[in-house]
Amino acid sequence: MKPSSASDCCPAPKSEPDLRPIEGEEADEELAVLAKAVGHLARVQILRILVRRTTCVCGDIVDELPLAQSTVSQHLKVLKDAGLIRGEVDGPRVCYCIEPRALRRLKVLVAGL
Amino acid sequence: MKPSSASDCCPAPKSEPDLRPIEGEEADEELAVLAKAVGHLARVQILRILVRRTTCVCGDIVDELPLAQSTVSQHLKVLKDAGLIRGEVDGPRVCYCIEPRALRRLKVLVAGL
DNA sequence: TATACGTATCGTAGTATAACGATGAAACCG
DNA sequence: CGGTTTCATCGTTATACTACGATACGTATA
Repeated sequence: MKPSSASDCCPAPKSEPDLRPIEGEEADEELAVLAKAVGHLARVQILRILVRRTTCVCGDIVDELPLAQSTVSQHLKVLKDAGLIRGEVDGPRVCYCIEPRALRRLKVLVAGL
Repeated sequence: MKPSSASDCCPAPKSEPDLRPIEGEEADEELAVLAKAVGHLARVQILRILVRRTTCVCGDIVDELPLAQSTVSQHLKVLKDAGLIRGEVDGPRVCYCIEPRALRRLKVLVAGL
């Protein structure tokens, strides 16, 4: 097992202000996309796993869920397409981590309701 | 047009503390259900309409969306099933309003990510 | 180079969602 | 009573989602 350059892919939270509007058609669409991505138990659990560990998680996500590898991979893709997570290739494996900016955006949009 | 007893169905925010856990299997499931309900543009827009007006909205929701009446009715049902809104029958129409408790719950769960 | 490992992608089947028009049911108005 | 308004439900069609096994692909290790 390699040390893995996991620390590379998890960006520091970087609290640069988010200037995007919190209302309007575009914000609505954004919220819908983000919420839809979160709208599945498996994906909520994946997010929880990634949030809990500040470091990146390589693949062991599959072991924590009662789902086939291909299914988990699909859920990861959904989250990635929504921008909520990022996957960094690290040798033979892939390291996933939260995209803090998107998660913060989701929180802001929901809080704005 | 009747005065409508709209004020009856919109409960005061009532900030009684929410003792439900913010994590764990049950919370995850709850978040998934709520997020799924929000995960559609039309439903986000409906929520926005209901939040904006503190008073209940009787049916004019259909006029504000570019969707057929039956489609809007379905979306309302989804939101109602998720517990996010409530529909009070008021004579021939139905008054919809936010269920503050559920909305607050959603905010707490998302913020807890 | 061959083998093993970790993931992604493909193909598929079953189920759910979204949209609409048409129809129904309940409450009001004439 | 008969018609109108308001909303829900039904039936249908098209599309999307979820899950799985099988397979392909890239990277390390023997």
